[in-house]
Amino acid sequence: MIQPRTLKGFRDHLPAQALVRERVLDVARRVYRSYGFAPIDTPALEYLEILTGKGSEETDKQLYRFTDHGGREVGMRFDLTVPFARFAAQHVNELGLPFKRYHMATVWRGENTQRGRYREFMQCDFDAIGTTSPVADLEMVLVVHDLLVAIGIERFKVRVNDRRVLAGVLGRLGLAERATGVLRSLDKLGKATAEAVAAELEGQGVAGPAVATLLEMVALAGPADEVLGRLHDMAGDGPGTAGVESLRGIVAGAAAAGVPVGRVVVDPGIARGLDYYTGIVLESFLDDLPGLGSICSGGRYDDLAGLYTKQPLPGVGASLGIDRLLAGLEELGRGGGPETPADVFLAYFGPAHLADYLKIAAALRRAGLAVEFFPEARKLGQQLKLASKRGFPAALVIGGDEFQAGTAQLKNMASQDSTIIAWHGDADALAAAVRVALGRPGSPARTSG
RNA sequence: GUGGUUGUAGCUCAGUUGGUUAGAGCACCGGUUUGUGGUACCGGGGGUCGCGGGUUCGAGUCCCGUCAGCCACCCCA
Repeated sequence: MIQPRTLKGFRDHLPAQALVRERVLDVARRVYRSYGFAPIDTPALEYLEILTGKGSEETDKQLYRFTDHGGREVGMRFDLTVPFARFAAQHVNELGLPFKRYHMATVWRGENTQRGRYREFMQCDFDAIGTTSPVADLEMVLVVHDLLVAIGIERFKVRVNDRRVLAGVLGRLGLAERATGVLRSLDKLGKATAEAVAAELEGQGVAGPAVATLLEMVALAGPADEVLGRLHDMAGDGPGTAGVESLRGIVAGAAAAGVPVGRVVVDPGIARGLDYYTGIVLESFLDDLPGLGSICSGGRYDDLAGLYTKQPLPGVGASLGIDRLLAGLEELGRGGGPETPADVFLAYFGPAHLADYLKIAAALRRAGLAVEFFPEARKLGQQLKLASKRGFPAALVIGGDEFQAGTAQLKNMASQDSTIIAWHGDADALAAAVRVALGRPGSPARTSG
């Protein structure tokens, strides 16, 4: 016997989790589309040269790579941004600019695992390229906000900052050359203590007063107006000011779009390790699980596809880490749920009325209800027990007695109540009555979005 | 990748200073006169103690390796 097992960092998804997962994906799809982002897809495998050298040296190490049957050097995508850059360079002429796309797909990274960190996971990216408009920046924030709200999360924060502000401050401190290292150290503040970060900065050769200024900057918190005012003072004139003004626009725009005050927070501590960001950067955290890390991050970049085309493609985008979010929801006790996607369990009493059951099931489906018709004529008690375990909201019991009387028994599995429906052989009438009983009157919902 | 920690039935765990056929609760299957579920009672299936070596008369219990989970570093979703 071969032992059934899965690779480190790779997982199976059982129905209860897979249903939550698909629900979140549906929500993300709906929200992205509601802003006009169009779906795209790209291959899981790319030529190795497409993937290497684009990310950091770190991603090169984590890359799953091999030689295919045709002797080609290939790699599995480790994010959706690099394939999108290739895609954009290859298809700009067909796409037209600006172009907004979303892409929800699996990516692979051969790094060490941890809760919420896997070797195979899914990202839900959305980007707008070919525009430097502040509106595009604002939309990113709005999408992230709408997305988390639509998923059903109330307690979260979208933290925004602007690389130009950081650059301005670093420039005044004479640290422009060492920006990457300094930002990386500052990025640790959430986890490490201020003392540790200060020590690390000094280790990099940053002077004491500069360290103090940096720590003061990243510790800024409170009303956006005050934070931005202080940042303005610290960043001085030039690009730093542009960054501050841009953030001011984000805060004002979010308010205008109806985002509750306090949901979008200006946080000078958000730096993002990735060094290709040039403008706004954003991360989002669950209030109840700050240690989980950012579940949706992104920012603005000057040029997406410089490695693949001469045409400059500035853009702004972000990515929802659905697997990390799901790990968080589960930890918050929101991972459980029904194990079936169906609305109605139709019990089976035997072949005598098989044709009738099939008609009834078909009518229910026409009415927009998902039905599981049990394929075995087991004892009714067993069937109901299974239906209950699976989390069906309702069960339809129609045996010899019911067919005789022209009725049906609709059981509410949660409350154990049952109602008798008279249908007299009219399956569509029965389906309509079931719809009403399940609290979904009217015509079947049209599937859109 | 580095360091630490854990690994006994589907799940949560017990398993005495290494010693006869490895236990419990929940879950699962069946039954309590054959059309009604989450409660009660009865019965049942299921574990080569992650895997592989080693020490020993004898290892779930000690040692090494390996695989996997978790935590920290790193990086990030």
